[in-house]
Amino acid sequence: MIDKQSPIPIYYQIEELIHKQIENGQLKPGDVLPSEREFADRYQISRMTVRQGINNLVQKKQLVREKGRGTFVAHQNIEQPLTKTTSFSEDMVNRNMVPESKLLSFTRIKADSDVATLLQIASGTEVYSVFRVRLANQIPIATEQAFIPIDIAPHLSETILHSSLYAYFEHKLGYEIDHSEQTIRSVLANKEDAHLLEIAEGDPLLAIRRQAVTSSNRVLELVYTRYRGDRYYFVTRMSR
Amino acid sequence: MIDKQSPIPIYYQIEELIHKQIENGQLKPGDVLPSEREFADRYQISRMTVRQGINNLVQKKQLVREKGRGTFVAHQNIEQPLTKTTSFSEDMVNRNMVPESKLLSFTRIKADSDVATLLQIASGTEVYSVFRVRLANQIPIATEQAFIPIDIAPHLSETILHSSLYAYFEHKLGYEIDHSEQTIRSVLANKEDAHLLEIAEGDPLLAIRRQAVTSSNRVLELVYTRYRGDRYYFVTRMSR
DNA sequence: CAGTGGTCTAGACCACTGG
DNA sequence: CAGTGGTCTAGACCACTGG
Repeated sequence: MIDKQSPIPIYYQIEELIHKQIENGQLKPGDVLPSEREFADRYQISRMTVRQGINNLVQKKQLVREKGRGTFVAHQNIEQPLTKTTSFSEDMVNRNMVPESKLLSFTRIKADSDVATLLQIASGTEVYSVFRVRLANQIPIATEQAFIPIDIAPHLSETILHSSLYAYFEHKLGYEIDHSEQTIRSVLANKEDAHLLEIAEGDPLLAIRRQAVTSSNRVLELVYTRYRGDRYYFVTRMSR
Repeated sequence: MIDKQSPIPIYYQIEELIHKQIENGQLKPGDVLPSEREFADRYQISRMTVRQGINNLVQKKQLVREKGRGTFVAHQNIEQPLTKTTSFSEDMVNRNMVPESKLLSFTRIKADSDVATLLQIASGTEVYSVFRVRLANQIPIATEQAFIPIDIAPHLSETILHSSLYAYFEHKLGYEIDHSEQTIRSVLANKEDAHLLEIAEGDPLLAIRRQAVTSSNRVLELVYTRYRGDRYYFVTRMSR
């Protein structure tokens, strides 16, 4: 169960061991874990090593410590979805607009170091590159540059891109999108933006970088979207 | 500097010590920290104790470890996604920056219809109007126009504005901020923006409108913030 | 009271970075 | 090579919880 000779750190083995027991239901929310001393005893390792593994799970809010009582499996975070991750199409439909999409290029390229870092893959790995103009009510509203690791979706095609990519990820490939992280900036339209979005150079754009992340922490896609400042705004709700 | 007799844990004292040096600029982003062994030596404590303090700061993304090289002060841009409503000050502290504020005007005005609608009060009702420039590490980063209904905070003063308004709402007045709603746009700097933020007219700004809402659905304040596009971006995480 | 997590020590060996 | 963080040990004393 615990392999002291393994190059995998012992604290990490402990972490995985507990994590798996939570995942498969052997440990349920509210259950007490064996004490740190018992872990140490059972696996013949130091208590500090046990603590290191447990600490990481506490950090991830999977476990909760209670002084003098013990360590417990955390109850599910009832953090209600305040804002949800939506695809461009879903977003536009929400706004009562008709979404459309013009595919400008669909190729395979080697990820540069920025893209690789954000996709959490090795630099130089091949990825799909998808470049589109997005329209709402027939007006160009955004340019969109997406990068998708090839091993995520080996059979990605133009046909699939014309329907919903998120639906394809979720229903055909069985990925569970857990959340997305987005960085939102204000930038000025360059010549290409101006041309594609039918605006003037120097007009304001909302530049959003988004990573879609699965529950197992894989990044499914990285998308850079540049929205016309006069046609799009981003709305979000955050808890206190 | 480190008091071993104190009931405050030593690791926490180390944590605070480093944190303060980052805050007051003795340690700048990119700087190397003394090695763990040197900390241990200097304060006559165990290296594991030093590590515990440093670990916490790494967790908070204030420090970055590099194997074989050392421990460094994190660069400002390694900020964490905002899933929670934070004040400007809280936000800047999260980004390892020192927040400041310059009050430009503090008056009572009659709410126009836009402001009244967003504050959910009758048009013409008196509200506080607070206009400030917000700075981070002494660089102007945003202008902020806030409106607060007078009956929400009848005794609002300049003194209160200099400390945390959210803390005042929550701890002195007993309001419970439940969430905030924000609209994020991209706009161009006008003459006033350019002057106050020390940038050029036509530079990109991130314009954020925020309403802070209590659990009983009252709007505590309405804030329009215009952030320099080159100095600020908004990070958020959304569930699927 | 026995048991728990919280803190702390004084070592050790490892892989890694840089000169 | 000397120096760094990463991992690990085998103890110790503390305050706290519950019976």
